[in-house]
Amino acid sequence: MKKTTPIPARTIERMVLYKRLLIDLKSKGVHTLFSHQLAALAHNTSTQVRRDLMEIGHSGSPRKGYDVTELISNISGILDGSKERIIALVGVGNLGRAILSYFTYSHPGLTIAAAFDTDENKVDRVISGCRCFHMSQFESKIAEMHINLGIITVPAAQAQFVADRMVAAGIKGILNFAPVPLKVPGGVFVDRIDIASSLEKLAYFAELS
Amino acid sequence: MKKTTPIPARTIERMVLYKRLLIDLKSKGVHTLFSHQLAALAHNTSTQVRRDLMEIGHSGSPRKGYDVTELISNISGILDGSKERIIALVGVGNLGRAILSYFTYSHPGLTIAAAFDTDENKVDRVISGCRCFHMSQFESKIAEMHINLGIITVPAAQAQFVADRMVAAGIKGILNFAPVPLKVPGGVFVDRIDIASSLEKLAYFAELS
DNA sequence: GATTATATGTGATATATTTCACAACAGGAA
DNA sequence: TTCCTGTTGTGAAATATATCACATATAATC
Repeated sequence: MKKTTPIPARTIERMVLYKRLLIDLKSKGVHTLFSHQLAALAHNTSTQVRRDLMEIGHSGSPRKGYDVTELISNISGILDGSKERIIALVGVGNLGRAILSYFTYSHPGLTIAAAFDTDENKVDRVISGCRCFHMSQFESKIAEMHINLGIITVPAAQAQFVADRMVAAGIKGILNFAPVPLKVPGGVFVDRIDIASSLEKLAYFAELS
Repeated sequence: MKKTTPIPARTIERMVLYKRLLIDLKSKGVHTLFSHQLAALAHNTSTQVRRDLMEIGHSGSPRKGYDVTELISNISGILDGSKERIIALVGVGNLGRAILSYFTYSHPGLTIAAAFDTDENKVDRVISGCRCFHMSQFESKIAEMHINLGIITVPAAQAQFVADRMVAAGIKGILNFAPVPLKVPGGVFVDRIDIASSLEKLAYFAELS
């Protein structure tokens, strides 16, 4: 029996957080916890937590709460799908390098397998722990390494071009740091992280006080 | 009298995007446009655009559409509040430096005035175009420079401590790159950018195909 | 074993956000 | 001027998301 309704994006985001918090708790020797405890850590309500767990069909015990190990395993079962997730990063500028070095030193399950750029000074070297190739090798490396996710850290003007090549190469998910919306065909999921935009939003809402 | 209901966060996010797109259009000599044209660029619907503009009380003409200059000015009036927005960044690691260099070369209205770290090798130098101070000078520099927004790019373990100091120093908005939810008193706005989390979400939704 | 106190799981409800559908309108054409 | 076309502005409906409220369950205690 599978899930009939797809799990909402908001729920998935919280699930990722729960998983991280739970792994941390487990490492501290916590074996069991209540919805209101997880809620306090995740900074939301116990009802929200229970609703979310209901979404993935996880059950706890009214008096003992939830088993941490079992819950981690259930959440992971949802988040870590069937396929291996192998990532390519395009654009080895400041931000690209920062992300590379963030992910090279241990990040279980998420591996940036290759980086790409057009700058000859960066190509064919190991930068921030990741092998960097020229864009001319993009398609062949994607296929060879079974890469299915992409990170775009190129300037805005080139982002769509890179996205198009990613899509053509069969990549199914793109994380876009360039401050432009990308046009992709259905079946490809795009998420955007826009630092300048976040700061503007911040400025707006901070203004209130 | 202006807005009775606060403008929703989602609308503000789109507004930031509209503004950027419009400024770009203006520089290309476009003087007027229809809601469906802006929608195409922003990757949403004409109704959504009109609703958003209604939110800020902007009016267009049924047959001529919206005046680009006037619209930019109206959106800016909403987004750029009354106070100057001056930003401090704490944590001059890879990500911190990437953000600093991203913002030093031209970003109108958003200035990172100072960076802070505890590493003696970074302190009292100009890094990626921004002056870096020791954390011991944090409170005095915040006051002196009238800083009201903060960016946290320290490891998770130190994020709450930094946030507490920011709040105590009077900062009203925090952009948090550390993968932990921050606890702050009401009146302080926090936004989180969690790259690992975004990748996990990406992996989940890309899995579908 | 019965009682009790405290959590869970969830239908119902409330709120937030988006989309629909269409009346009102403005400019160009005849 | 009057008609026609294509767009705006927005009430109403639909959808998505979060919260409430409570019946149900279970471990600990007596």
